[in-house]
Amino acid sequence: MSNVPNSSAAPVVRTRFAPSPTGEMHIGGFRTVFYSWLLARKYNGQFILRIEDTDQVRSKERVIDNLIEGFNWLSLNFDEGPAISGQYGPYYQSDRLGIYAHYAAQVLEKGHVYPCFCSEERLDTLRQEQQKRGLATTGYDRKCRNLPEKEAAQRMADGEPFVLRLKVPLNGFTVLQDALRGEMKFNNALLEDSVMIKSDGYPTYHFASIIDDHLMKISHILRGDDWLPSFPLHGLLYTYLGWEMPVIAHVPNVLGDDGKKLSKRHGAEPVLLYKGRGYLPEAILNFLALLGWAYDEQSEIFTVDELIDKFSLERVHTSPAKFDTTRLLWMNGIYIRKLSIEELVKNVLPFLEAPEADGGLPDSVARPLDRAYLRSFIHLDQERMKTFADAAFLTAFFFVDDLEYLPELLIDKKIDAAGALCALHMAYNALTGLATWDHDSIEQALRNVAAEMGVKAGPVFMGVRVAVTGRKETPPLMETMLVLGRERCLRRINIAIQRLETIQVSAETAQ
RNA sequence: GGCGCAUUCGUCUAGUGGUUAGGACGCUGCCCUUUCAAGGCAGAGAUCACGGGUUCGAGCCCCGUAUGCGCUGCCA
Repeated sequence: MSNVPNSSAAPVVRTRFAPSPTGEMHIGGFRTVFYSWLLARKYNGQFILRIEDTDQVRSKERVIDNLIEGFNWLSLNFDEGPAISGQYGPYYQSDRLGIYAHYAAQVLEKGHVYPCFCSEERLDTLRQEQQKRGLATTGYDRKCRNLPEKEAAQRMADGEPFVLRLKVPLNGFTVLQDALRGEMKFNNALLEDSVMIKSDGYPTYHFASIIDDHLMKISHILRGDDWLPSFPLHGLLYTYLGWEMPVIAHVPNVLGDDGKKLSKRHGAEPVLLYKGRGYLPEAILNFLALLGWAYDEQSEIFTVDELIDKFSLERVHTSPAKFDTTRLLWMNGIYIRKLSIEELVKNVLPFLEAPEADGGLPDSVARPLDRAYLRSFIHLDQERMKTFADAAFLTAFFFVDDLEYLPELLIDKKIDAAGALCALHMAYNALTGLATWDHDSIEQALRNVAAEMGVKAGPVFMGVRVAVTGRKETPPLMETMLVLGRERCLRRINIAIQRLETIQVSAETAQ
């Protein structure tokens, strides 16, 4: 970086998402990432993807496809990262080993870090003993901290395995700024000589992330507040390296229903799972944004652009929030209702065409579906859907040939079996004789039936509704019948009449 | 055990020393209405975790306590 003329201008905002490839990205951690993205976009900065694959044992293959797919679904883009390139790469930490080695040598020379030759077995038994004795302070006993320089150098040269530990101050305080909480004071006496470089030569998170954040010119770091305990370690590292610390905000974790941190092990679900469940990305984002952040007293529905405009770190909470699925459902419904018919059809189609076992329409319905037909009625279900996964159940009777339902449903509470049967008969005749099959004609015909029978229209409507759809809850009757067409309606009413008759017969014989 | 963070209706939250503690989800009732939704209206629901201070006055400031969560690895 050369001396740019506008060096006095506000520094570029660069934020990052730095996952370890040990599993899928889940919804809990994602909220924090979203805030990072918002920040970068708000200030026209950059959002960087960096893969922290420094755990050779646990890191899976270099699969970031799934991760990228999740971000794509939500329309969140990276400016730099693996497979995207960028001038601050490489973006896999395992490709940056040389860089870490360089800085490790530097801090080793300065004496901020020391080699430790203790075996994992020794550390294990040490920990066990400390626990057994109920010691106030646990952790590494600093056995190797004061090894004579010569001896340490000799053992390293001899090829004895070692790790590099941070030589933390034994007293005093480390004072740091958290963007959300302000000044934080940590007692150095309580700190540990944490491992910076493992015996396999790989850095730990503490070491690698700080070097990369600096080299990649990250300006704001947002991370879970489970990192708070190691915050002083990082502060120390920055001073040892002689670097300025970026703005760091420890954002509270998202909690599950039980109040425990959402994690891979604990109820956290991959973001993409919500796609499969029929949620809209806009709804997820809007909902997540409000989990730990609020703009004002009453605003709740924000487009992504509005969030970019209005988001600010100052209004991010320090207290954790529970992930309330019910509220998400409500918000998803709001976004579904905003969709155009074309968008609705597009979204709903894959859910309807899915196999029955996966929640799609009955397998008896031929695929692919008739798009034009779907388009003709899907608006009737738009305000009844909380997720697209509801569509199959809601629309089944528009597609299926044979309705399955309990004949008892045909008898409304406000009418008896005989009345219900009579109404269906009369409705059948009236509808057959209709000059035109339109909304008002159908309604008038059915109202006439009720009038002739001397009953209210409700029970008549309900009988026809069940006959024609097999359900008691449906979109408005006339609109539904219009979609189904006269022929199908009459056939279904006819079948309903037969079913009612068999009930009556069996009821009579039972007497 | 040690250390840290947090604490306003069941849930998400507004609130930055003086408010009848506001909104939303959910819940209940009513309206609309051919059912269900959606929408509208109304209601129940918070002694602001508890106890001390500071102050004329505290949800807001300070100190304790309790509870919850997190960290306490050659994982991140």
